[in-house]
Amino acid sequence: MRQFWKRGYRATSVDDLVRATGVRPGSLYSAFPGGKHALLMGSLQRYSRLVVPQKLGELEQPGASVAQVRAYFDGLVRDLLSPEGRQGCLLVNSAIENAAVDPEVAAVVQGHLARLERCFTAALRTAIRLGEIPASMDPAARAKGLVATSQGLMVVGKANPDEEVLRAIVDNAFTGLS
Amino acid sequence: MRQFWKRGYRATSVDDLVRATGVRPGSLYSAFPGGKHALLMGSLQRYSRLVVPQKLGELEQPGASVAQVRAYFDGLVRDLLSPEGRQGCLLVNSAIENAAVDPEVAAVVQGHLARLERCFTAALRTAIRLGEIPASMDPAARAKGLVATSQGLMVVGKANPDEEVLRAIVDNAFTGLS
DNA sequence: ATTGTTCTTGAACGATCGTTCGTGTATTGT
DNA sequence: ACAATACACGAACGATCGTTCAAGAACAAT
Repeated sequence: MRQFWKRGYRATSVDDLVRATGVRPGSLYSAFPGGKHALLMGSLQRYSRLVVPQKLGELEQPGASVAQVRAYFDGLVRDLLSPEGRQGCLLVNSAIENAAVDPEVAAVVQGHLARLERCFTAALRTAIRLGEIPASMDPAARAKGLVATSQGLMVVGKANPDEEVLRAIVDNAFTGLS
Repeated sequence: MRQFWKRGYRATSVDDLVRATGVRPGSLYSAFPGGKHALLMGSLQRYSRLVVPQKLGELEQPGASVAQVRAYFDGLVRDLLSPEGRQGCLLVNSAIENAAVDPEVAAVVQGHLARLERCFTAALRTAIRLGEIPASMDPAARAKGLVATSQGLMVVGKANPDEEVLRAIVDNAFTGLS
């Protein structure tokens, strides 16, 4: 997973995976009958179940509101600014590299985006219920916008990991939510 | 350029380029002394000078205002929904695939994002001057947000080219700019 | 027409790609 | 202790990777 995350699918060779895991080719192929592609799918699954929940944090819990959304975005920026942060998000990377030519990957990525949108929508709804933001706001629409912004943040961060720029993007995304 | 655009850098072999251009390996390498990598850089340059201006359209002209920004985003959505649109934007694809490990690519992508931001900022400024939007808005900040949204749109479009979703993202990005 | 120059060609290189499989080594059950 | 089973190993496969280069064709100038 870490290899695919860092280098991408085509750029990581099976030999890289052997070196990273310490598992020899024969064993790798008996454990993942689909070969390299199956290893990618397994990595995406593992990423979704281990890394994503950690990044989402409290945002995925029932009581989450605007503060938790903000915390998620702040974490995103912090990650992108760290040295190893340039690897970005495995799911976003896979979306760009493979989704257009690999329906299996596209499905997983779609699921991830849907999960993000659900979190945002729920948080905005409770924010309205708590009176933190005006009830005139459309949570579903705004959530889609936040999803796009989070993905865009990743692209911008890859090419230009500048704190000021990333913070400005996040701040802008939160205008009207306070 | 079209090959790199459609398949990405690592996924296109030199043989693919030979087949696509009709130019034999020997001639390719004498025309591009840097080999495959030089061909990518040349493609990025060609993309910036030919494809990008066409996509930006009137947005890059002096008098551009909110309407031209909107037209750009609408064009983006239209492209993403077309069958060949799933290839997305060569510069975004390269940002995700190569920018983190290839400084030359990162520089070109950075230049592109800066160009986008400049267009948006200028358009928002003239919109304020024309009274189309309130003078209280910060054009620079909002422009950065629009850049992120445009990049995010590309990622979402790759995995889930759904018209309703994409339109919602654009509409959301334009709240407050009428 | 002939020479000198430029450009094109396609075969071939070593390296690495993803994958397989026969062999050897633990592990398990009795 | 021994047989049966499952697992791990790494050498090796054909294919393809990016790249080079000697040889030939096309062109230009005299």
